[in-house]
Amino acid sequence: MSLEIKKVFALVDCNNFYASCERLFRPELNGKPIVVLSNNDGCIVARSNEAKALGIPMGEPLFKVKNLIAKHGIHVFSSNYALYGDLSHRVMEVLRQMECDVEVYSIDEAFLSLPVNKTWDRLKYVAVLRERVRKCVGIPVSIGIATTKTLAKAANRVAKKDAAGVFELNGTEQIDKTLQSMDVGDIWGIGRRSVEKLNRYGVYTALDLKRSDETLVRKQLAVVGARTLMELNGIPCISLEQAPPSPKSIVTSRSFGHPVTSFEDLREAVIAYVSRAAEKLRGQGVEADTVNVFVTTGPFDKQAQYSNNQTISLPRPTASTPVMIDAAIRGLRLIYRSGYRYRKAGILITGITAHGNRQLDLFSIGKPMKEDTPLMAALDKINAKWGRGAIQYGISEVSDKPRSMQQTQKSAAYTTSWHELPIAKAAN
DNA sequence: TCTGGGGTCCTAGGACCC
DNA sequence: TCTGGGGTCCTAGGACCC
Repeated sequence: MSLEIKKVFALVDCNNFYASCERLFRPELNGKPIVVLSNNDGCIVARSNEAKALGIPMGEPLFKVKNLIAKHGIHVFSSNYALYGDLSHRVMEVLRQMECDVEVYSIDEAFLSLPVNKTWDRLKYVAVLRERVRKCVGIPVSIGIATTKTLAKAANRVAKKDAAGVFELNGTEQIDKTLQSMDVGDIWGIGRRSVEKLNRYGVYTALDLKRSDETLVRKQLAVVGARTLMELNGIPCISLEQAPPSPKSIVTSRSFGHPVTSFEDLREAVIAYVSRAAEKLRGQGVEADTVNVFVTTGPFDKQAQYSNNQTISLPRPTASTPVMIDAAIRGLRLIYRSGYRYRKAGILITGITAHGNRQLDLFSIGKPMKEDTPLMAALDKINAKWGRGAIQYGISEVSDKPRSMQQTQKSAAYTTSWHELPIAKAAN
């Protein structure tokens, strides 16, 4: 009996996404090497093909490749997440208009579920889709098709190298040929540690892994690895998730542009992070009852190292900014030690539940809940209209404060700010 | 001088309970 | 001195992803 397959997966992946976003408004940079930096202009997080060809590694600290950048005149951009988020949204909208099931997997990737139908040309369909994204949004994408998500990822790698930008992995022979040409570490879900372990057992290529003994894989890589093994063999273990569940945790943290030593500066940073996280909670319509605050010195600093964190449980779930700020500051007081040069601080919010699903506590029964929901709603509305940080809690963020971010190469908010809209001129 | 940020899942081990 | 067996919950840490 053969397993009848009714659906296949397609993975749509934006090519060099952040770099493509920057180029969209600077078309003269097409064909030129460009890179995009992380927050604080710290690391390289995206590269155009030309920059990759010049040997700029992913995740490399900027200062290590300064010479290479100067030598080849590589264009450098600070990250502009508002722009990338907006363009991502536009790409996903085009996909949704194509009447197939869509799972938005990350800012630049989406899985689709396509029906298997002999009278229907899947490759042609995704080629049309690809062209539509290019025409409507201007972002180039590659699309890989296969019977499992893991194989669709592999198919996408091939699509990326092909001018057509679309590729389907179909049939044992073709699958094996493709997997043989891939390092095992190129497989989705196989990271550096797993590669080390697998190499010890003579597993080097993706095909080696596909043909590995399940007992061995399960022992070395546990259930996650066993799942990957099955997916490589065409047995789907990871399904399409159309409705993303509400987040289980929300982290807001930043490295400081310069070391921070005083409690006041740390407090100011933590207030800003909590405010942002609480806003996210409200945006998702959820509440949380646990706030963890953490601080750390820089791992690359020569000075004494210190890092610590403190969890504060709230009496009941909330999304109120002042309640959460109060908790975070209490936590910060417990872990702050003077005499250290802090490089990073952040907060982690957990215990997230849907608004209205809250467990009543013994002391609030029968008493009206004192809430500042209307205040928070007003706050969010004003900040949405006038820009993030238009109204804040006791913060004075000015550019010469130590924690302000370094962003020296930032492009304009072309699509999300009225003030920075690009001007189009029509010649007649 | 300069080394990102935000997530998920899994596992092991400790505390605690009956 | 001898100290079971089964279970839950929580946390920290590892590994991975984009």
